[in-house]
Amino acid sequence: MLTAERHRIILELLAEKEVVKLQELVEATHSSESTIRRDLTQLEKEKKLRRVHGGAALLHQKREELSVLEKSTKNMKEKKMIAEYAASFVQDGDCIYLDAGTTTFEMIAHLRGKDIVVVTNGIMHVDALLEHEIPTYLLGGFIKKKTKALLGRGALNALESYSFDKCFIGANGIHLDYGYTTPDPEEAMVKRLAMKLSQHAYILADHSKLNESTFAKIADLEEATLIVDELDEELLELYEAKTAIEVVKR
Amino acid sequence: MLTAERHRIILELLAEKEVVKLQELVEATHSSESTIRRDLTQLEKEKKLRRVHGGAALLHQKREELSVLEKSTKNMKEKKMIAEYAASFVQDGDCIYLDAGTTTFEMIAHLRGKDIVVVTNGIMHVDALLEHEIPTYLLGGFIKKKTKALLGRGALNALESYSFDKCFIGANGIHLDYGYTTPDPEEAMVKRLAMKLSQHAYILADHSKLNESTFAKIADLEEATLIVDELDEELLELYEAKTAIEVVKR
DNA sequence: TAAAAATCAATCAAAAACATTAAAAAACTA
DNA sequence: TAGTTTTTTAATGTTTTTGATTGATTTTTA
Repeated sequence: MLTAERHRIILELLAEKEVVKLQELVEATHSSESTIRRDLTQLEKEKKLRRVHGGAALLHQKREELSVLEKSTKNMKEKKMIAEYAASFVQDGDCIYLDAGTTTFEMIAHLRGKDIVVVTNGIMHVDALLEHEIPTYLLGGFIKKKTKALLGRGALNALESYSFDKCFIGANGIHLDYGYTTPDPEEAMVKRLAMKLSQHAYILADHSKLNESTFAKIADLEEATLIVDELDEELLELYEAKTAIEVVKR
Repeated sequence: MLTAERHRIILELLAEKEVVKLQELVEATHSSESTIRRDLTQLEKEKKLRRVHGGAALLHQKREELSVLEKSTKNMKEKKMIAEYAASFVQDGDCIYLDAGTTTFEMIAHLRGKDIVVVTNGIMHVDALLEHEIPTYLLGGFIKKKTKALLGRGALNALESYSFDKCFIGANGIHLDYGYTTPDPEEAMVKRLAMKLSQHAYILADHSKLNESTFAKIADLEEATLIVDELDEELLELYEAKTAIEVVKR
C-alpha cells in the first residue's frame, strides 16, 4: 500500500472518530505497527493530527484560540499607542462606529467619561464598553467564530439605520495602488458601509501593514485618515500626496 | 480505551451535567477507578475541571463569566430541568429563537450535535452556542447592561427579517387572567415579536412564576406551550383548560 | 458523637505502548 | 542487471499506562 493512501485512510478514520487507536490503523491498512507509528510521527509534524499514547487524535480549534491570542499580542505596544491616539479624536457628543478587532478594542479604555454613543460589530467590545459606562449599540448578524465579529446581511441591514460622526476601522493592508484591504470579503463589506455612513473615517493600522495588500478591498486611500504608529520620511511623502495621515510616534 | 478518548468523554459528560460522580465515569469508560482518578488529576492540572469529593465539577470560571446567572442560582436546579426538557423539543432542521435569560441559556448545553440554526438576543448565549458548534445569529440593538440582552428598535428590526420553527421564551409571570408577563416593556416587545414570527412558541418558567403577574404583557396563555417544572393537580386542570402545558417532573 | 461506608492518595507489578536499531524487502536508477 | 536508495518489518530494551491493594481521610449514617 502506498504511503499517501495510508495517510488518507488515517486522516479519514480520524475525522470520523475523533481519536483512533494504533491497532485499528494497523488493521485498517494491513501494515505493521512501526509503519503506522512512522506515519503518525510524520502527520503530526505536518500538523494534520496530534499523537496520543496509543494512537492519534484530531487537533481542533485550540489553534484558533491561540492564534487570536498570539495576534493580539503581536505589535501590541504599537496597537495600544495607535488606539490611544485615535481615541483623542473622539469628542463629546459624537456618535462613533467601532470596528471589531484588537486595535479598536484598545480604544475603549480611553473613551471613559466621554459623552458619546458607540455602535460596534464586535461582540468582544461590548463588555469593555459597558464596563466604561458607554451607551452601546451592537449590530446584528451572523457571528464569525474566530473574531466574534458580526457580519453578513444582518449586520449590513442594521448598519444602514445608523449614521456616524466618526468611524474607526482596522485594516490588514495599506497600499498606494490598492488602498485599504482586509482578508475577509464579508468584513470588508461591513467596514466599507460603516465608512460610507460616517462624516469622517479613520483607519487604524501599525506600520507592518504598510505597502501590503490582502484579498478584499475596503476603500481607497483618499476616503479615510490613516492613523499609523510610525512611517519613514520617504514613505510619508508618498502617502501624504494621496491621503491624510496621522503618525503617532514623532 | 485511549486516554484522549476518556478525557473527551469526561469533559463532555461534565459539560452536560455540571458535576459527575467518579463511578459514573468508571461505567461510562469501562476503566478502573484508579485510571479515572489519574485522569481527573491531570485534567485538573490542565484547568479543564475542578475535582470534588466523589467526582469532578465544571470550573467556577464559567459561572463567573455569567455574573447575572450567578445571582439567579435561585431555582437553578428547576431551571436546568426545564431547559433540558425544552431542548428535547428541538429537532434537526429547526431554526429556533432563543430568548435572553438564564433558563434558555441552560438549553444550549443540550443542543450540541443537533443540526439547527439559532437566533438569539442574548449576548451571553453567544459564547456557549459557538462553543457547542451551533451556527448562530445575533439580533442587533441597544444593550441592556444588567442582562446583556439586545432590545429596542434595532432588535425589533433585526427580528423582522427572520422566521422561526420554534421559539423559547422566558417569562416572569404566568397568570390565568393576565397571561405571560415580564417586568421590562422593552423585553416584552422583543419576546412578543419573536413569538409572532414562530410556528410554535414555548414559554419556560419554574413553578414560582405561576399565578404571578408583572408589569408588561408578552402574550395570552393560549399563544404558547408552557413548560414548567411542577404543577399540582388542581392548578393543572385550570391551566390545561386554557393552554398546552408540559410538566417536567411527573 | 462514634461507627460504618465511601472516597481518597500512594505504591507496585503486569501489560501495553514506545523509540531505536538493524535487517529485509521494495522501489528506483544507471 | 547490479547497485543504490527508500520503505517496511522485526527485535530490542525503555517508558508509560493500567488495575489492584494498601491504609489514610472524608462523608454519611445511626
